[in-house]
Amino acid sequence: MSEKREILVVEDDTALLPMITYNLEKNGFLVKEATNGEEALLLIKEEIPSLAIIDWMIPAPSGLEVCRILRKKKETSKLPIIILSAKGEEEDKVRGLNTGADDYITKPFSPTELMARINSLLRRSTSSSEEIIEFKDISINLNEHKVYRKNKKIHLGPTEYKLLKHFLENPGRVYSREQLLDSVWGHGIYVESRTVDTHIRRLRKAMNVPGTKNFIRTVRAAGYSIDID
Amino acid sequence: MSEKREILVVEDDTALLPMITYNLEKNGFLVKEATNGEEALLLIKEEIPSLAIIDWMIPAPSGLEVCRILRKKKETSKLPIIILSAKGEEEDKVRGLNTGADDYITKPFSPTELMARINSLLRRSTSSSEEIIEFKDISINLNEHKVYRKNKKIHLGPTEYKLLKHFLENPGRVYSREQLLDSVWGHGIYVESRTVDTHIRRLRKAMNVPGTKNFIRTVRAAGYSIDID
DNA sequence: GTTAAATGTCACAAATCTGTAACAAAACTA
DNA sequence: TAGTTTTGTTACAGATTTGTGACATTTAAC
Repeated sequence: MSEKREILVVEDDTALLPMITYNLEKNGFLVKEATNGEEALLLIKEEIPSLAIIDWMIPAPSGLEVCRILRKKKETSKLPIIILSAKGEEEDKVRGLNTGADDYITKPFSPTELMARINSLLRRSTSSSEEIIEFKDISINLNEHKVYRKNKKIHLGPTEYKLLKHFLENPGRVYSREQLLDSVWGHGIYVESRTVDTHIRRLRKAMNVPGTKNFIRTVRAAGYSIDID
Repeated sequence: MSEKREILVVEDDTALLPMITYNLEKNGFLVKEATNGEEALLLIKEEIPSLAIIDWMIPAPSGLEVCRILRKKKETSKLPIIILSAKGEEEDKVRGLNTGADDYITKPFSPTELMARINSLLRRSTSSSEEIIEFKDISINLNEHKVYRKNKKIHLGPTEYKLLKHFLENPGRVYSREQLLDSVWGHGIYVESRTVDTHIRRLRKAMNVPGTKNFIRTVRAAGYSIDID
């Protein structure tokens, strides 16, 4: 599949963590690791993953607390979470308490089981009208507002994001600055047409991953377009 | 575009090919089959399909090479292409998309998945209305502001572009320098009428692809026109 | 309230285009 | 053919358009 899937694993057991990571990466996931709750929250603030696997017993804010915090924030309120717990620990409590976790797994568990749970959750969370635009080595996940080039994540400001999206909806088509102002900035909003240049510049810069070349063509006296050659 | 839904399948696996064909036909497509790259190119030259499904590992020119060749030709530069690959490595995928493939499917795949990808691509490719002016070996894509002669891309400055476009809108018609100044440069803009000569010269030069001859006729004491003979 | 991120403008540099003039070549005229 | 007119060709300086980095202001995040 062409879909970008990123998973955060929060686990303080230094023997278990690499194992989980290994299995996830083998299955094509991009993995971020944290060993305590604080670290986890930082990473999530930075970038919201597609799914989080959190151990119940971690230092600092516990898995449960992390869970609660995540649920409170709008951005992460729907983030699929899997809680890991040791057998005999407070299994029922985890399940019974309404922590907001979407699933929980009892240690020890098999890689197969883990993958099954993950896939199940992801299917559920992304099945609702997943929209991805791809063009050459660029891809945009419209649901998550994430942009990738050559499988590397790109951070774009809102305007650059809209610009790129607009270009990709008609690859190759040339848009004048006025047209772009109209469709990206919005009808009736007046800004200098040269502002477009600056944002084009920013978009180019942001998308400039090593090993790629400028993908926006400028058509003198006409405007800009995606380079489709 | 018409509702002619024709798909070319290039696959050397004699077990897989009939399966794909069967599924496509069941969905109302007209299927053409090829088992190697050469055959595929011949079929495409004969008749450009609405979409091509090409296996990565085929004899003669590989899937990617075929892809590249198709992208270079103007007639097929926008033909939607799906690459099939047995290796599921990320690297291959990137390479596939870089080469110009529009989508990429890893074997094994389900008929459902295949159909989903096909429909998605067809929807995309038929939605953008193309404005193209063609005359002999010259063609202008108005949306993309691109000019070709003998399938070679030509770079023109703004004035030359407008000049050419103006000529092609009435092939054969003779325009005086004054008329050209009026319609290409614009009403009320005063420049020496001999400026037209210079731009005609530049246009001729730019369009002078090897194996072609001067396509602008000068009509002494009257003006210029496209040569329609 | 402090920090950070995003936005719109501007000024200057770099790239490209344009109009002209001057001369060469070709076409026409007598 | 010589002379005249028209067009081809080239070079170049000035004009336009675009690239780029910096800055102040606004907006959002925490």
